[in-house]
Amino acid sequence: MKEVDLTPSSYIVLGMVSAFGPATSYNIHQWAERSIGHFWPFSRAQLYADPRRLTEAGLLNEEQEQSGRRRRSYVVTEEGKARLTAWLKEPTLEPTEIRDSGLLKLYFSQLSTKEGLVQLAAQQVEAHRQRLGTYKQLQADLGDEDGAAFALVTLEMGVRFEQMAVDFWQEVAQNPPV
Amino acid sequence: MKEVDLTPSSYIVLGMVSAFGPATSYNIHQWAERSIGHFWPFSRAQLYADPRRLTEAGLLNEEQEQSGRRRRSYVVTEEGKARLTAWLKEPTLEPTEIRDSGLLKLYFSQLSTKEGLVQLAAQQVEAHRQRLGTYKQLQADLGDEDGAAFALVTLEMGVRFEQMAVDFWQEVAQNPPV
DNA sequence: GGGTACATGTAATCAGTTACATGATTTA
DNA sequence: TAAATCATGTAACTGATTACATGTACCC
Repeated sequence: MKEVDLTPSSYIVLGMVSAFGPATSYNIHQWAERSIGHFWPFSRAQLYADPRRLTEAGLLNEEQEQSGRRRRSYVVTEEGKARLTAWLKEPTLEPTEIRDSGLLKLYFSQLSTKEGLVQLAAQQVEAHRQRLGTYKQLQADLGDEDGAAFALVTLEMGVRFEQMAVDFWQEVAQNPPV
Repeated sequence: MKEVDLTPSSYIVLGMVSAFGPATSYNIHQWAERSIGHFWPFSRAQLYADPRRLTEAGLLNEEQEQSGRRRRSYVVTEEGKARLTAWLKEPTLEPTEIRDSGLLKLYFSQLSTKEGLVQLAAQQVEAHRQRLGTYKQLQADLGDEDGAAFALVTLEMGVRFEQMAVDFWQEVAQNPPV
């Protein structure tokens, strides 16, 4: 069995199945959407391709219903679990990416007008505020549940980021460069 | 001339050429690498594909040297400039993406050990600290140059993010969940 | 029993990366 | 003048998205 390279989405699939038990692609999609998908979204179709690849690589086992919807359910194999924990242990080399169209626009705002920039900043304030609200709601919802500790810390990073972004854009709006 | 959809990297190309004048793909790559590429990296090869597409769409004009390296240089057309300023003005709908393998690992750390998590957090502190240093150096370097105002604000966001990340991971290391 | 939302999957396409290949310039 | 580095480009691959297609369950 040769070691295939795993992409981030592969690890998400592997992780979700390992953490929450047997799952269909649809399940994984729903779980991801309400958690790390807020930071790192990817399409549902990807969650059909990845499990297939992982199954071929021997990291998941697939089981298809014989009747009804004939849906495919995945469970992690020993090797899959080993691969996942190895990843968790190994140092994280890839730097964080912050993909933000607003920031791109800010960088190129020398080609815009002062009013345009102020408007951009105001919109960004609003957008990040809204996101902050969503996250705080999520925090409140998760607070009840058992075993949500890790989801909550992860979410905390999101809250801090959004708070920082709100402050940042507010300052840009109030004090646009040049 | 039909309106092609533009990807973020297209706007970067369009923006760089508009802001800094005629450029080869290589030029664009270098500029991008030292600025927004810190947040949103993409491969050099992409910067060969994009200008070609933009040229076909009438947003750039290409000019190839007749001797020596026969390199292709691009300038923005009126239509390209119009397209760019339209983008700068329109509201930014896409939410910010924070792609961070460390965060993924944090989320799945229930599958790891407490020691593993503390180690992860410590490594992340170190990585973000280093990045923070890089950004501060860049700030100092840019401080001298004229017309760096917009690059500086953009960078400021990076500084704040890294500072936030350092604090966050430090707290995780000191007080890991469960 | 007809509509609406939920659930499941595939095919076609395209963006984006890696790897390869090579020419030009500088420097030891 | 050989080595190293800078510069330029393309081809092949694959990751990832959009669009399509359809089935099942619920609810009015």
